[in-house]
Amino acid sequence: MDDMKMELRHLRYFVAVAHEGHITRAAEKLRMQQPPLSQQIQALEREIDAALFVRHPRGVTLTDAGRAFLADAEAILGEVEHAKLRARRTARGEVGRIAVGFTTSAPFHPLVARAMREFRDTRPDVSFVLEESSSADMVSGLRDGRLDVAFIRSGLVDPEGITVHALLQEDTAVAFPAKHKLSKRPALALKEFSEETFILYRRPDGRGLYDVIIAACSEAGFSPHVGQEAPRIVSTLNLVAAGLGITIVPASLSRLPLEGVVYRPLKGKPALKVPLNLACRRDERSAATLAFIDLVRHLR
Amino acid sequence: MDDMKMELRHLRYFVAVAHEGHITRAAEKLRMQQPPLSQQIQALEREIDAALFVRHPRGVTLTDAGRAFLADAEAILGEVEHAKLRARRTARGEVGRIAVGFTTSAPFHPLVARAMREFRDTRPDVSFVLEESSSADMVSGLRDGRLDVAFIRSGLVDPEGITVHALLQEDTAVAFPAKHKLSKRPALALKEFSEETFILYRRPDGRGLYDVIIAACSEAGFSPHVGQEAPRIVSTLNLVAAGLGITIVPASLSRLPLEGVVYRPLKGKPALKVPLNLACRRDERSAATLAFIDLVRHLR
DNA sequence: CATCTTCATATCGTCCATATATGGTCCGAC
DNA sequence: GTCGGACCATATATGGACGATATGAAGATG
Repeated sequence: MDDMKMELRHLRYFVAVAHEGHITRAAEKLRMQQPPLSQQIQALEREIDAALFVRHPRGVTLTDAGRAFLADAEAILGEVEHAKLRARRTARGEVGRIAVGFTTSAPFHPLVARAMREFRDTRPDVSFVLEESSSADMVSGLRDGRLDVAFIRSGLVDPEGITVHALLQEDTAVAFPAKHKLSKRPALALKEFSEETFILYRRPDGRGLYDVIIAACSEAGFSPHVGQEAPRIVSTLNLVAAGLGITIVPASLSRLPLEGVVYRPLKGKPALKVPLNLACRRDERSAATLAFIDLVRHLR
Repeated sequence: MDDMKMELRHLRYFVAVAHEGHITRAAEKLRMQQPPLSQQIQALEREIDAALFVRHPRGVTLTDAGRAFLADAEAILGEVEHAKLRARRTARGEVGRIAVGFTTSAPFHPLVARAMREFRDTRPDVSFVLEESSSADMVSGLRDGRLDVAFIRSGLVDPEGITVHALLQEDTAVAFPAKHKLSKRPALALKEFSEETFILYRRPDGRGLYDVIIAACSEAGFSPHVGQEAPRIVSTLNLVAAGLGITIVPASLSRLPLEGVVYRPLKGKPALKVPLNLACRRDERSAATLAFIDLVRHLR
């Protein structure tokens, strides 16, 4: 096996001598004496097993091997500095990647877009990896490292090792077919829909808006007539567009224009609001991720 | 300015610890004790000014910065080995480049082509740089390093610092217009051309075949009638094709088919031969170049 | 030929990496 | 809870290597 005695010191010395063409002068620049420099160069040549310099009575010149090695040595020294800087910047959270998970409706909220935009502005070398999936999926994603943070709609019951930061309670809107009789009204209260058919969004894992809506309706004094359930929020809206019923979505989803669907703010009592939360690992270490979490919470 | 205390040792230690996930176990693999390894890792972290590992009660894991640095560190260690090997191979003449100069007529001689082919076969990583110019140009090219070796036709008077190796004396051929009255004869003697007009090749620097031909003619008992001089051998042949006279060229140039030109061997006394020589630096150091010179001389 | 320049060799000192010994902390077992 | 084991950090000692000083050798310069 190779002894691996070579050190960066040898490369630095070699480069200095190669540039000066003089061992003595290079020694001055290196703030050392000439004999040890000679010795280190010799040691390097022994390790490489090739002469790097031709010794002249006036200075030294590179051999072919020396010229080849000089190019490599300078590149290596540059890479070392580069690596040092990159590691430092990574530690400071200036470079890296953050894997962000979303529930379907999260990306439409301005807070989310604004957070990502502002973060990218201040730390352009941090890249985002985006993923959309269910809340349960995202929790396991956080645990096994597939995700670093996740925007979720479900409650604050912190799963083991996960912290859920409450960001805000968002107003909701009613989505109903454009030709619906109530479509002229600027805002509506929940109880006005006691006779309507509800299209509800329900994830396979059962979390999401479902429970919140049912609870609010019962508080409003009626039990909603559920016509259909769909596993994706966009599916529910398509069903609404088809005239099969109405649904309730986070207000920010009003920004999603859909042919034949009209959104109207939901007002009055009981207030039906849905949370937007940010989930992350309790023991998060990544400076970039921590900075992102911090930004989102302060933007709230 | 940076203190530059980092050494390859730190990188090797770091990589070992990163792979093992244990300082103690890595120390075993490195055939050293655990405390010094801990210290060196700490020193590295101080220099980078970032934590590379998270210390757990059971081993250590990489931080983001550590992961980034690991990739770089491994690349750097690889490059170091690569540089070492490349320098060594360059010293052995297995890689590199040789700048070869030619007089116009040299590339046509089989020795030249054969030498380059055989050399490339045994040392495929040595590349050739080719250049055609005058003898004087090539001598200066050798001196200032633009060329490493040169195939020349001129004599053996070694210019200062240059060694000229005699390779061979090549037979000559007469080139004359196809419709010339002597074109049916298989071989010809010099004295048969005493009444002909000679097109002679003369370089600006005055070297080349010129003197050799004049001398041979005078030995054959006549003074040639020189109709025209041209600076390039191909020009003389074009003038021959145009019927302006005859010329004498190295026999290997017979391989250069030219419309309207017929080559015939020049035989009899006085024997008119032209040399093919190889010029190189007397103090040549490059292993690749020395090997090429050696090959050419032994191929002779 | 004397001198200067420059690189190589010799010898010595000193600092730093390593070894040994010990302490601290976390975890799991009982 | 307490104990013991595993692992990393700290403290101190030591040895070897890097570097400094002194000298030698070889070629250039005048």
